[in-house]
Amino acid sequence: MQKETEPIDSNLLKGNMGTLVLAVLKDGPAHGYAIVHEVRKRTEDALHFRQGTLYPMLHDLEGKGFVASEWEIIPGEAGGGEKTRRVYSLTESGRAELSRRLRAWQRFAAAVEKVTGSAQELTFRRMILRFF
Amino acid sequence: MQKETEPIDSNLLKGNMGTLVLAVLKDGPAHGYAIVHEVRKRTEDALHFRQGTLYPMLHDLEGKGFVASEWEIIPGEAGGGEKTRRVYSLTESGRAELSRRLRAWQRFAAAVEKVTGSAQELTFRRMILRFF
DNA sequence: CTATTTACATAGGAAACCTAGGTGCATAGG
DNA sequence: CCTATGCACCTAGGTTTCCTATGTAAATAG
Repeated sequence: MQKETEPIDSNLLKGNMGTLVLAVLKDGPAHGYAIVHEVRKRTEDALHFRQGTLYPMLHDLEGKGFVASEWEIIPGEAGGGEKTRRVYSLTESGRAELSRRLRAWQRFAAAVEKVTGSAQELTFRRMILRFF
Repeated sequence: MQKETEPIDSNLLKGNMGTLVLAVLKDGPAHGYAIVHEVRKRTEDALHFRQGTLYPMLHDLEGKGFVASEWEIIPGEAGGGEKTRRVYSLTESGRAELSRRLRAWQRFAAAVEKVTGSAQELTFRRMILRFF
């Protein structure tokens, strides 16, 4: 019940949400609701997408050809009503777009580090410690 | 005359511009025009602020008490007209705000790495190579 | 003497998020 | 039984934060 970390200011997310969606889909198809939970899980609740933002974003990514969707039919109990959900998967074009965006993110993060300077070394050290 | 690296998509900057301004001022007072050039210099032209964004941003940071400004008078040649420019410096409150924002940035960057996953290892390796 | 650079500023627009609301079915708890 | 919560989709309207375009004015370069 305790929230160890307060949620991250959503302004920082601007411009990156689509990239994160593509990154999640890189590891396999998923429907919108599942993407929301996957991001929360991967970031231990630090980041979470709003449905009101995510669904239009998915439609947009599909419009640009970066993802493709299919309606999956989930059969109800014997004879019962079925439910549907929309499953998205990364296209070839989306895969290329993801690479581009990851490179752009890396360049941007590096630029921030350069400007913020000495405070940055701490970040690097922290990352290295997490990896080795 | 050659541009080695194309400029970074300004959408990625969203939410971070104020932080970068505070970071530059941490290293000493500066006027608006100089801040623009300092950021371009530190990032080797990858990032640059637009004047139409920077000046309102500085006014905003001053309104919030994170920076303070003084009009500096630059004397013209003997007997000539003087010019003025507005020099900003970081306040105590601004220093604290900068720490908060740098921590927020680190948390956000870490969250992005977690979501983008394996592609991230490349990033780390690249950063490490740059440092050692 | 004209163009560029330095240095400040405002106004209006676009992009990308947010909140608030709505639909419908399934399942759990009282 | 029936109400609340969770799953799963969606739209509309608002806010933040950047952008472009434009303007002023003095100094310097060509």
